[in-house]
Amino acid sequence: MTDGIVERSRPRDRILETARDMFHKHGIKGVGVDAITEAAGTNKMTLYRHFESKDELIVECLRANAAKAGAMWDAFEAEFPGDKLAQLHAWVRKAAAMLNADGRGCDMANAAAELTEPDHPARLVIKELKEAQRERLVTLCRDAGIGQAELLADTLSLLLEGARVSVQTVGSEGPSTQFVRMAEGLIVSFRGAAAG
Amino acid sequence: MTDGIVERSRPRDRILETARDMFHKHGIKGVGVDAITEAAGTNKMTLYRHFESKDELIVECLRANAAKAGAMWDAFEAEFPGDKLAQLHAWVRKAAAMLNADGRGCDMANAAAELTEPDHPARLVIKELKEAQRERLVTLCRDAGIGQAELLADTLSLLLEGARVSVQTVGSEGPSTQFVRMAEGLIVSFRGAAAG
DNA sequence: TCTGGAAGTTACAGACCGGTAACACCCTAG
DNA sequence: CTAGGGTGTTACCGGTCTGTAACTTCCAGA
Repeated sequence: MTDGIVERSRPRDRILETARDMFHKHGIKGVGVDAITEAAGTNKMTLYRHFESKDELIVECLRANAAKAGAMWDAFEAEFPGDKLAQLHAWVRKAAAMLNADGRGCDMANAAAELTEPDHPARLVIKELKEAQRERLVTLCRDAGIGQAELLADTLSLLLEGARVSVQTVGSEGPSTQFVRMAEGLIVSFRGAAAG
Repeated sequence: MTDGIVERSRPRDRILETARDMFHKHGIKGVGVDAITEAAGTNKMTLYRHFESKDELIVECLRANAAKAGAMWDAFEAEFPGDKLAQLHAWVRKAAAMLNADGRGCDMANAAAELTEPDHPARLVIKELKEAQRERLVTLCRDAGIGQAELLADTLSLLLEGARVSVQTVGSEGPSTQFVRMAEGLIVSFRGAAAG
């Protein structure tokens, strides 16, 4: 009922969008292809004409998620053109806002928790996409004039990733409440040591 | 094959231990009760004589995990009696060691990612156990003479939780390599501000 | 030795899963 | 108008899942 993204568009797009939403809410193994196609207002045969398997659909959903995240980064650049430090702070604020938005963590991390087969196709793209995001955050930190850019970027990554799972386990009143405070504090602290 | 904890002990214990191991390795929805009982050298009927459902078995496994974690804390106290700061550093070292031990993250976090039904019995105990662990870490920080004990404890929690999911997504060569460095640095930094 | 309960065995129910086959439909491009 | 490709429909396959019933076997304690 709550899953009903059935706007009229091409079936493939509806399936992809619906699957993204349902995987996010109910987990990957918690959603069957029948449920997806029904919520997408189509049927199983059409799904299998566009995706060769559920695994491929999963991969496409992860890629679509990453594309959306990438668009967010572009929005920061558009909002604060050239001001990398402002973009970094915007990233922190956005991350914090998404933390409290819904109690589900990062789709890639959740997928990695569910899909334990070491050679599952999704594991490859998760690693690939996470590494790309890491690279992007490192670059942003470096361009913001921070000396130990990798260290700050990785620390911010860990904090955010941790905050996401914390929200998922104990809710938004737990340790995740400290995310913004710590992230901002770290940025300031690393800025101070920038000359080094 | 790799799952074969069939030492001769009472069936209930074997089932619990085997289930813990298999849930950890393959995820909860990735393991059926048949597979558990077979690996435990028993059968499904015996499982259902000791646990009223798979969900209850899951809950018991989570509690057993928490008990093992609690024993680890006791070991710190035994190793460094009264020296809370040494215990805190031991906690960091132990956490780091476990990070690289296996590529699977925290069982509770993984369970929370898999079991999305908001009223699933496991979600209650996950929250309860995580909150207990948080309390314990806060107490340890406070007893170690750290002023902003809650802030440090929560930050360390987020870092560890994040490191665990990072290992699960990009492997042990990713941002998680910075965990010890950041954790130790934070402890030193908070110690310095202890007088405040 | 006898007995009672725990454990093992086999079979099954009912539901759901991913994936496929065969066929009818509809809408648009020519 | 017509041809053809994308789509919808129905039914099905083989497998797996949680959970149960009915029965046998085993073993420890009295």
